[in-house]
Amino acid sequence: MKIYNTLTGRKEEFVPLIPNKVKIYACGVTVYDHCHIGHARSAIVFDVIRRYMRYKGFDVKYVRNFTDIDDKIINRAKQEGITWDAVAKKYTAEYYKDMDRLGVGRADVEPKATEHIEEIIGIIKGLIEKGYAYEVDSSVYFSVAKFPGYGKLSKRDMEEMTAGARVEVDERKKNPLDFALWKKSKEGEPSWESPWGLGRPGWHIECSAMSIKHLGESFDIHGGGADLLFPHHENEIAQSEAFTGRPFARYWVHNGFITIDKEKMSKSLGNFFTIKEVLDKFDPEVVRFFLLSTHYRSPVEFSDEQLREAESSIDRYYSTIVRINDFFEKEDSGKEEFSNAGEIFEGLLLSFQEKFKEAMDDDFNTALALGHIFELIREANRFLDNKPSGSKDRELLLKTKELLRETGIILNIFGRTPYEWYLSLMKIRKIGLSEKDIPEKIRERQAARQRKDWHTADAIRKELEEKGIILEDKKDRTDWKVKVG
RNA sequence: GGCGGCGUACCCAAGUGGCUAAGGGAGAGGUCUGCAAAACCUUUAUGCAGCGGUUCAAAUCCGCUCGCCGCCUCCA
Repeated sequence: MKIYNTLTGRKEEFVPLIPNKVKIYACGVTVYDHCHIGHARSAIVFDVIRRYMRYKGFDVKYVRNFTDIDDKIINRAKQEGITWDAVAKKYTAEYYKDMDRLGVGRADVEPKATEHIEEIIGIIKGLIEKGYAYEVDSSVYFSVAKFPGYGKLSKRDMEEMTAGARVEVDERKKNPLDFALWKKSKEGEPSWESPWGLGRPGWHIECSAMSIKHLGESFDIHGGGADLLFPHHENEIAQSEAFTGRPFARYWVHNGFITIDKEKMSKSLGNFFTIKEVLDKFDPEVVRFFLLSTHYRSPVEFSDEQLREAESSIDRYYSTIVRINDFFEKEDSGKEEFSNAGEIFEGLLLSFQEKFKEAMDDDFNTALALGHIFELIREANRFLDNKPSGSKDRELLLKTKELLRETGIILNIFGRTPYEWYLSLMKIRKIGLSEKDIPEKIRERQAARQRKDWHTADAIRKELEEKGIILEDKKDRTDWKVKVG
């Protein structure tokens, strides 16, 4: 398995520190507001990485943190007129609501910064003792100049950074690039006791404390959005390696941004959509599929049009499942041998799983993996067109369904029945018909068709179509589905 | 200014040295159908921003040019 490592700038063969075990730390969110679709991307990417690692047989320990104390939370509390911890609690709950809907699983450990104050203080003390940090006026800073590898992740030269620094120069810092490990708290702000007086942790130190505590001093994969690369991850490396004297994370994995009109989606530009807004218009599976249909490191341009295309793709999957299910309703002809088409299809089926794994093994290429899935879907449809019948043919189609489900589980898509999919679409599309109205209309139309009253039959079809319901006439019955696209 | 990335059909998107450049969406034509829908078939890139170079061989490597974006400040 190959993973692109930001630290080395190339794809590398993945070798875990401990055979068969993978330890992953992904930077979570600061719980001060609703999550936008960019947060969803990061969460989904690492959810898939974790699922695939598990599928490969690794014993995975996945840690994803919550930053529950920070300036933004404090400001938000003032705005909303509630306490800072109430803000954290509220938006943690909202986060879970969003992630549950998107099919993002819980991490094995979900630590919070405020639950690791003791560990944080321990590391800061250690850094001061080792000469990597200094106290100024009850705050503690990390001395970047003392750490020789500073800049190795973001490929930055310290001198250049200092020269072009846009950072406000804090006179108390020895070097403008030094960053706060511990911040003295102002009157009325949340604070914790420390050897340097009342204060709270800086942003970067919590991730070092939590990852070291839950995964050890060295672990396999550390990830997050590409915007965390600098300074967050760079600082994490500096303080962690300075403290432990050992290499920190081995593989650094960063997901790309979501853009709108080619520009990065961000709070400050105001060009963002919250997960909730998007899920009002699209099924969660559509969002997930859409985000996985581009490689995780590439930017994704977000638009309703693209989501609609994703919806059509998923519908193609469910339509095929309906066809396969219809096939199983038919009687087994008892024929023992393959049909001609069966032999061809079997070959493709046998190679599918390998191709899927090959794609995922190559730096989690979900876009290519989805391509293989749709190739299988096309071949399955082609096979079905060739009127399969015998028990061997049945086995093939059963295997097809199994493989699609198995690969679907890894991406956490294609997990529902077609009926559930259509019901969900009905809700989202706000189609003003109940599941009972439709069969009623279908019965009416069937009666008309029987007396060859095509005019009435077509009128009913048209009436339903205008409401977004498509009727499909089959040999012995009429099925319905929701119009997509 | 420094560092990094991107530019593949009408749209989205894989592919980073070698079979006919995946897959999805959209359009056109066809098969099937009472009519449809779905599905399938055919079709839409002798070409991968442009120019030059390396090579038996390049979308893929190198150089230059053009265009777009990101990071360098909180940010997934």
